Amino acid sequence: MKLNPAQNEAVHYISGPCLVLAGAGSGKTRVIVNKIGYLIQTCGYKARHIAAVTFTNKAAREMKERVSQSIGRKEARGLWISTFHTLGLEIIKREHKALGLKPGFSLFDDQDSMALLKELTEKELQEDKDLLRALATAISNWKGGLIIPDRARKIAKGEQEQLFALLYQRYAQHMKAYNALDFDDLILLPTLLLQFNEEVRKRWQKRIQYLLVDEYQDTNTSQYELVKLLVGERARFTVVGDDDQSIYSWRGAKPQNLVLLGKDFPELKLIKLEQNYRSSQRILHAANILIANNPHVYDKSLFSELPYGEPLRILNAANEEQEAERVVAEIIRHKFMGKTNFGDYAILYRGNHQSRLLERALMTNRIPYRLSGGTSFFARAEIKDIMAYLRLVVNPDDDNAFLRVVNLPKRGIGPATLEKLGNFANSKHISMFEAIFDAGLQQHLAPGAIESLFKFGRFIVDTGEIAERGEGVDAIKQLIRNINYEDYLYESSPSAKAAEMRMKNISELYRWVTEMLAGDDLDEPMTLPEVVTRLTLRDMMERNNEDEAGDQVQLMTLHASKGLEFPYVFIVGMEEGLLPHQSSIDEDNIEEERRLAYVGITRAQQELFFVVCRERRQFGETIQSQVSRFVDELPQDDLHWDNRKPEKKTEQERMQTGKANIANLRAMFKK
DNA sequence: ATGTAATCTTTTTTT
DNA sequence: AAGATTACAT
Repeated sequence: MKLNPAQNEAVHYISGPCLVLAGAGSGKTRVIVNKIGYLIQTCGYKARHIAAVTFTNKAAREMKERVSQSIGRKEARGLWISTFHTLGLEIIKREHKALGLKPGFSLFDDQDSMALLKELTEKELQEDKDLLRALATAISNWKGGLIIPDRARKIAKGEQEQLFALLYQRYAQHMKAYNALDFDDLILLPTLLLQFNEEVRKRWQKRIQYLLVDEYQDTNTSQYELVKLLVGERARFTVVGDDDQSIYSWRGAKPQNLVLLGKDFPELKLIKLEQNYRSSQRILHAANILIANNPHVYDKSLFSELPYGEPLRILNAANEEQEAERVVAEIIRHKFMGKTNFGDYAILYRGNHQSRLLERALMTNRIPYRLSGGTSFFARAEIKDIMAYLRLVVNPDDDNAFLRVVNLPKRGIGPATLEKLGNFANSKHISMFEAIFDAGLQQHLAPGAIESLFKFGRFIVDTGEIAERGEGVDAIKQLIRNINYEDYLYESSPSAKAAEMRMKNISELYRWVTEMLAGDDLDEPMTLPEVVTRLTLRDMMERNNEDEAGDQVQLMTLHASKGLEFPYVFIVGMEEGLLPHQSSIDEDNIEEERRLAYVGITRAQQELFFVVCRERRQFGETIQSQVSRFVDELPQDDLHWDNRKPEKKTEQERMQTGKANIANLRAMFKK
């Protein structure tokens, strides 16, 4: 397929900063992929001087793959195609000295950070989970806004904010002591470093000569700052974005960055991609009408040359159980009529909890499905255990990892010992691991306890030495064997079957680590510390999910659906309070909810279904629900309502699905 | 240690 | 209301 004029222009404009406003389905990835090829093959850029940044590992992976296919593996070698966070990690790794970090620092995931915060705030916040969450968000916002603790303390208003700023400062100090970073640090640290260290900045500007940014509307303040610092005065970059698909402002994304870009770079070239190659005209028309209710800085009008297509259908259901059954029945019917595959269908929803009933209905009807999101592989206890061991081996100062594994399996190191060890470490301002080898510890602990700790410490050091010799595979193999993890699993699991499952997960993890240590034709070999941080970024997990995608109905949140497309799409729970979510209604922020609906609608290629419930249970109470205002905003001529009268058809439908017949009969007899 | 009973929490989106 | 977590009795 040839590029259209706008795409063509976007690919070939390289003499200055370039903003590509890419509507949904307008082929933006194609543009980026082609542009990278053009830069290398025609303009003489070296692959290693080009960086392309995305927001998800999946997108990065896909882009890497497509570039490789387009220009060949060899030519693509050395390209920097990664997420913002991975790029940040790369910079930190190479500049860790300038940042005052020891090599082998740990990467804390959300749970680790929360655990630390909880510990730090026992006095101030006690056990208030909401407050803790609020604190974590506040810290994340500060970091995303490039505000360091000192500054946060100066600008904090009100009692609570002042307290949060103080805790932010304390948190940062502890992270430093642990030699640990959190997700936000991966952006914040490189940005600060490049800001204040001219030499480092120059070096990176030389290294990255052309920068491409995907989903630019999702950048937050520090990410945009990082972009500016990387491109420097020469401003050779292309950013691709769509303000109508900005759905992450709640985590600090600033779609206004699209506007700021024009102010910061007056010579900015603006190119709009307005032809949609994905959806039927009817679907696109509906999406356009809906999103026209939002204010716009840049006007764009998407059009499609595909057929007009089927009407958008609205399915009614009495409650959420029927909603799920209705969707499943429709998929079965539709698949039978159209000879389609299960993989052609996607069911999208606002909140993760909505997946439960859908899953149940799919399962009872033997329909294969795949759920993206949900409980991650890395949330499993056994994976967290081994990961904690690896983190500790790589960075013994990581107290979180230490506490998780020090007595797992049981080594006779109980809570009392650990408390004393912790107090001692605190008083000397050293990590717990370091404290084990401190001579002063003898005054505080019994010889037996010290002996156990010492043995554990030696073991971690020894394993670390094996890894450092470059025998990472041996290190992990011996680790799992030496701690008798398999035995531990069989002892601690509720059944042998569960233990078997867990051990299989461990094997899976082992396989990934080994693969990453060895490298493949797309990725360089890594060292063990690199592997550990990468796995914490969930790189591997998403890669794995891709491989498994068979002929399955896709279930995911609207947020997770961004960037994907499906022939047939169901959006369930099209109700006030759910699709414009109640909290967004309360906060008067329905524009973002409208964009979310817009994202969902524009995922559909051929047919689109909405499902509406008349009532829904919430905290055990049944509440009446109303049709989402977004349905009212759609072009009514393009809608087709099924079951105009829900009550009457509802019983008929129950009969049809063969469910609840007995319940109905019983109800009749009672009357 | 293991299974059952009592109690608690949950429903916004995630790199 | 249901699922998850904790407590308690065995």
